[in-house]
Amino acid sequence: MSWTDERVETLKRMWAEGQSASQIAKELGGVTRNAVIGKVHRLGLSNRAGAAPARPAPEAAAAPAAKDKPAPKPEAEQPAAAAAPAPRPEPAPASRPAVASPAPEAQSAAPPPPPSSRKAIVPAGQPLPPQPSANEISPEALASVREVEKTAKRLTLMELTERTCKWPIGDPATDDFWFCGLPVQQGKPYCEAHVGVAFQPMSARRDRKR
DNA sequence: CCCTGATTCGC
DNA sequence: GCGAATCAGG
Repeated sequence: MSWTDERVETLKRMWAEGQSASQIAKELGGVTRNAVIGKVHRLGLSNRAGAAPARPAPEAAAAPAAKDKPAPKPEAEQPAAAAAPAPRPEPAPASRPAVASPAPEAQSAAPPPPPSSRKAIVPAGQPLPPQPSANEISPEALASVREVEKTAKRLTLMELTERTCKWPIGDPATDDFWFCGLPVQQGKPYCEAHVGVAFQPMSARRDRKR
């Protein structure tokens, strides 16, 4: 693959949108994120609006001496090149709506735990957080969940990725709270065990309908 | 471990 | 110019 005008254009657009190099590479296809990053640099459009963690010092490692002396730090692109609106809102790592697990199949997702239960104002006491009522979960699934939760990765909200189980465990109102973190099942937000309790066949949960 | 971008350097 | 390898960091 080569950098055709069109591909470069896509690259520029996505980079400007705050997409990560890997996402751009995936979109373009035929290139790795390294290729994308390399191109980004060659195009001179590196730092995306002062959000860059700012590289302290690209080192210097004893100036190779001799050769020539390029301007130390010609960082004069701020004024004019400030095309993008200064007050960068929020690049947001992944602009994905988060979960959104399709599963239009004959199963009903039981969103027992609100993964984004930010304001979980739980009156400390008898928490009784997420965990769906055990009485409507298959014994096997329940058992494996208990088992899995013993070996959970115990990730924090910030540590979650597209491939870590986002099942919350514990009481959000206390420090005794974390996310499963085990490898998710393809296309699902949870690991195998938690998918088992989160997604139930309609028939399974219909039998106890009032 | 997963991921990010940055840099280097042979091609 | 290109991008794999590598680095540095989260």
